[in-house]
Amino acid sequence: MNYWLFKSEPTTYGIDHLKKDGVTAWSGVRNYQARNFMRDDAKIGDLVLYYHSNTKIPGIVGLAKVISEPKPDLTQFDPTSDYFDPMATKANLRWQCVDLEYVETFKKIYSLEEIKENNKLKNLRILQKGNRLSITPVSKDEFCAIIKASREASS
DNA sequence: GCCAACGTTGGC
DNA sequence: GCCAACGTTGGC
Repeated sequence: MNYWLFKSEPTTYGIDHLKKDGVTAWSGVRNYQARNFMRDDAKIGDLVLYYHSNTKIPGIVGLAKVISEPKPDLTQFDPTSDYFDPMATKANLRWQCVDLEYVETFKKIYSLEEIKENNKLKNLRILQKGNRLSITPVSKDEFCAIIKASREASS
């Protein structure tokens, strides 16, 4: 079982959107490294920390779960989509994604500021210089530390 | 809105 | 295959 951190902009598709939809295909990723994590490493049942970026208080706002095998990201074939990729064909896929299911919203955001202050999280990928990947693996220890800290913060 | 860091593109 | 130019990300 693996643990992940998925970034999303709350104005584009925040955790409230996921809560409302229940399940969503994590389409629109157009970075090969991030895609490879979904295509090659994500497994059904993996837990996902849901991170809001590009917002007033960036941080982890909740939890989601991987509930599908990798599958074609359909937006690559849709000429009306922002994520349309003219180079992609059904026979020669460029982009794959997985389905995410909503699990929970934290009572209180676990902010980037707090993440930085947590000594157990100093190796977290998103804290490393210049890391802009929208999907990054998280170790079990880091995952547990974040869950624990977010529980304490909200009690 | 600024800007550092990174990824991608395309000419050569 | 190099690398300059450009676009994007995302914290501040």
